[in-house]
Amino acid sequence: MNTVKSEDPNLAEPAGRPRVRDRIFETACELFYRHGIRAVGVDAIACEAGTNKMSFYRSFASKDELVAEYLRYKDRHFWTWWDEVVAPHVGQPRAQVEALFQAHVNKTCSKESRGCGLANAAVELVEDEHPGRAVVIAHKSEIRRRFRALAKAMQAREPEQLGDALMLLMEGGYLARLTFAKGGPVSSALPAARTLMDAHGA
Amino acid sequence: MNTVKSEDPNLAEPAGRPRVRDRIFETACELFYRHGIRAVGVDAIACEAGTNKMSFYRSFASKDELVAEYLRYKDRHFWTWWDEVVAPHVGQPRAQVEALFQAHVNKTCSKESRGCGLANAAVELVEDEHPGRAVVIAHKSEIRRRFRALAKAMQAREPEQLGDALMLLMEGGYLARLTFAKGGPVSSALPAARTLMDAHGA
DNA sequence: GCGGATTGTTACCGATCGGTAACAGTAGTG
DNA sequence: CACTACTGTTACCGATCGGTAACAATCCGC
Repeated sequence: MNTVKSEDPNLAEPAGRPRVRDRIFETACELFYRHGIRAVGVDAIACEAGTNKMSFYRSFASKDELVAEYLRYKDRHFWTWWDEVVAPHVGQPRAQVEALFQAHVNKTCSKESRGCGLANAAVELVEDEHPGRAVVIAHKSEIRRRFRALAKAMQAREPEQLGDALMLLMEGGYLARLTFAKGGPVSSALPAARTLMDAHGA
Repeated sequence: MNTVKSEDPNLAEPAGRPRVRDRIFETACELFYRHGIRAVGVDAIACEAGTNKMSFYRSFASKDELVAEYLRYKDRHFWTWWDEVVAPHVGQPRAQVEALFQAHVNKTCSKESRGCGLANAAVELVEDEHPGRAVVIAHKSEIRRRFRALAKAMQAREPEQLGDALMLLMEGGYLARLTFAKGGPVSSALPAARTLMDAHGA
């Protein structure tokens, strides 16, 4: 994130990186993911970050803005992960999908996992005007777009349907992780993805 | 305030039931589903039900207990729906699954849908000791059990994998509904389920 | 009519929510 | 050194949270 130069379009402190802000943000990301957005107050964030609420509001305009920034961070983090998983199989879309699902299962089955932070935010942030909702919608739309593009790249029959089905499998895994601690249905995501791709002639 | 005499004609419940409790519960169910559990306070529930907080606490021990009862209601409602969808195809497990996914897509694509109330609760209720968590876990476990049983009944190869995959598809649809208003990937759930069952020789 | 049970009403409790004002201390830089 | 930016501290705001006490008004069966 911003360590040297601030790319903030509207006015903000152009230079002089306060370490406090980063500590607060880091703490907030962890607490939001672990306990949920609504369950974590700004006081708890500031306290856990070793500072206080006043310093919080010197770095962030509001809690909603912090939430939006948390979601943007999660979004960037996700695509970094995606690109890294996909990188070893350039030009082999089917292998890319298999690697994605393998990595997805591994990630989702880890003990600290609480599914997808952006999907969880979709449940918690109901108000349409919340600045985080747009981030979530854009994120999930991009997932859909990429899965469909992969399906098309592997020359599957009815690539849109295959792409959507792959997305449903992945999202279902995130949701299932919240109720099944280990050995949940997530483990079947990879073979199911393979089966679907086979059936679509990819 | 509300009318002195209840013009509610349908009142076939066991006689002597306090009408206030039912009104509160009904209101709570709608608000919890529409806006989320944490987003709705007991004051808002009581007010929307045309009564006040004191009457609320005369009918319910706590908000957490009401939430648990809301989830138990959702659970019962879900299995009623499931059994009704499945009923016309007794002895034909594959037709049952297809009917389930067809009905699932219809239900999930409706304008008022906000996915699965129990799955949403899994996101919101993080504390292990919350009385609602057990309801959610039992519900999702039963879904898994039934899908696996259906897969086995249709003599599919690797029925556990097929059952889990079907569950992932359905759960993914619930989650996707929260970000995709209409025309989302949910529409591909039925063909994907068919493809999977075909591939498993069912 | 009466009595008991169910309601409505008001006020209150301590805690926490998101958010702010005012001021004192510290850090770094010229 | 002084000047400035950043941070810590304390107290406070109005609102809302889940939950309760006390009392008045109503309902209903007898």
